[in-house]
Amino acid sequence: MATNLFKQEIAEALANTELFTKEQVLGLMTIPQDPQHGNFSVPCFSLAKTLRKAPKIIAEDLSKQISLPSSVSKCEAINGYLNYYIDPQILLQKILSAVAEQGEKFGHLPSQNKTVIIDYSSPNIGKELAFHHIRSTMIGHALSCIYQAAGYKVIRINHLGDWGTQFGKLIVMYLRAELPTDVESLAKLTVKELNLLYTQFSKAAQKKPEMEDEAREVFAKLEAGDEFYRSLWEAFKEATLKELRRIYKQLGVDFDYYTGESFFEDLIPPVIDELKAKNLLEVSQEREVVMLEDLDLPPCLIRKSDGSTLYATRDLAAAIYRQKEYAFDRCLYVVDQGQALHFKQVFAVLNKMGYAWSKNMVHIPFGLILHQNEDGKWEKGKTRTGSASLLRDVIAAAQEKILEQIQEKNPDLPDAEHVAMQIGVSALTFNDLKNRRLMDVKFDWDSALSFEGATGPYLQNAHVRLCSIQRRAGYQVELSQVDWFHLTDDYSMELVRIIDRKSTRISQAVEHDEPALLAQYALEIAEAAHRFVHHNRVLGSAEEKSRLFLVQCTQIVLKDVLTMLGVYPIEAM
RNA sequence: GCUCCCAUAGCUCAGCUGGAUAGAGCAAGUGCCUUCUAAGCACUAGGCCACAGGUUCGAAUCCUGUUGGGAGUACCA
Repeated sequence: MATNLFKQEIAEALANTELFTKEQVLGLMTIPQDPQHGNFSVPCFSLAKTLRKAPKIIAEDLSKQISLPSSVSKCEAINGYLNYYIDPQILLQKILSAVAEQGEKFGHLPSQNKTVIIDYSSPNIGKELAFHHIRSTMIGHALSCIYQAAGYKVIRINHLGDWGTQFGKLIVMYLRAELPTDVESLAKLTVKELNLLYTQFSKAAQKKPEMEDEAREVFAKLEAGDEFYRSLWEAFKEATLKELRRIYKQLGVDFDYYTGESFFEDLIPPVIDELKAKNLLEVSQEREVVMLEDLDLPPCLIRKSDGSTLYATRDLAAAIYRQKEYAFDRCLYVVDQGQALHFKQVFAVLNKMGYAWSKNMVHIPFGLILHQNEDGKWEKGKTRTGSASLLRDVIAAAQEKILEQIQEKNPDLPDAEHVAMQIGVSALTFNDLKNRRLMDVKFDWDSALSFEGATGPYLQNAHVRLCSIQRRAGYQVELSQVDWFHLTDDYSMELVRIIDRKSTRISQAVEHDEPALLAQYALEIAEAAHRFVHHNRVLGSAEEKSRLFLVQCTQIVLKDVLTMLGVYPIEAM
């Protein structure tokens, strides 16, 4: 980050006045939002009291006294601020030569020697991915890329919901429907059919509540090792994974491990023993629980009255396993905010067990996907009642709509279907990431499939235009061929100022575990790039080489940022 | 009841660790394609930053309270 060098120089020069220490200046210094106010700015208000003078006067006096580092072309006092203007050519040279040297790694942070586990997506086996699953999946994916760029070792885990009472329900309904249970039929199962069984179960259980008990019994047997139930469970799992892998491939998402809840089955008894040994386990209302009254939390349920385990039990086992296996420095759970209490309880139990590392476990909550009902009110969609849209349907619809637009705008585009998928998926992904994750996402088909303005396609189009210019140029510009003076116009300078913020934005995104900060940054780059390309003719101009160089640099930066966000950096559309 | 989240233009949202005239997109109105992708650019219009206090030289931003909306709250995940 070139910015730091300039900051240091300015701070040192200001510290010579002995009114500030270098550290104070660095703390006060900001980057003005309006370029008119220079590259760096030091507010002098804090000196008003000690010097008993108006900030405006102080700034004016200072601007006359101080010596300027060679990189600063001028320093002006305006409204109590000391505004520093960096020599444009030095600024350009420092920033763009760094991009040219470091390529896509420009703005990445040095290795932190830390391991972070990110647990995301984590859908339930036997159910289709609903549209809302895109949230955990893409927020988690973006975070894992961002952490990587910030110098962390990242372990991506898909903690599949492949265990629990739900399988009791599925099996009960499967057998009630008298579906075939031979090996070949089981191998042909699809998620679609399984999903249907869920819906049927919910409906049937409303009339016959005893089915719920039946499901619990079946799961208890499955957990106890019943072979027949086990074979059904395995078939259900395989059928679901097949479809999951297909969708993850479209989304461009990958995991290091698919360790579902069932993986921890054998690790649960030792955890329960450990809880007993540490005198944390109590029996209350026939259930085994860990009381958390001292923390003003409801008890954490460890084992149901029929002896089977719960979500929390498996999360405890998983956490302990992960710490042992990966010695993580941080473990993120990208799960909707509705489960905040659950994670508070799990982390609290781990803490009571004496695991100091429980403080490194973080729940990364996010808002819901809301659907509009007939009265125009936004409410939570439910897979069970079928009011939620399926992710694959939304992707397909987006792809289809984009394909229409391609046929209209660029009928000769090769591989149009694939590109349409990449644009459609990116549009959905970006729509999900562009706002702060805790905000609820109001989903309706019209706005989800509208691709104007601040959308995925807008970003991709900026990248495409930068690629197109390079393609037509047919050559690469080297650093030595650039005349910095040719890039001192407002559009170029604005673009470079934005490029320089990459590392700051990455660290901010990590600090807040907030992909939206990077998403907004992507918009800033794309906006400035569109403006630059529109106003500054590259090929055939007197400034061709220098401008082409800026195009190259911008494209590299934009590509990396888009990739981190899960937006496909396509080269033609 | 208790806990957490949200409140900024007609709609959907940005606004970094407090700083200079509060910004986008959509919707409305108007220009710009014989020149690198118009999925774009330029412009007009649109605001009591929910309300009330407090901290501060300075608050959309921090603190407290109020109101409105959402989520969660022991044998689902």
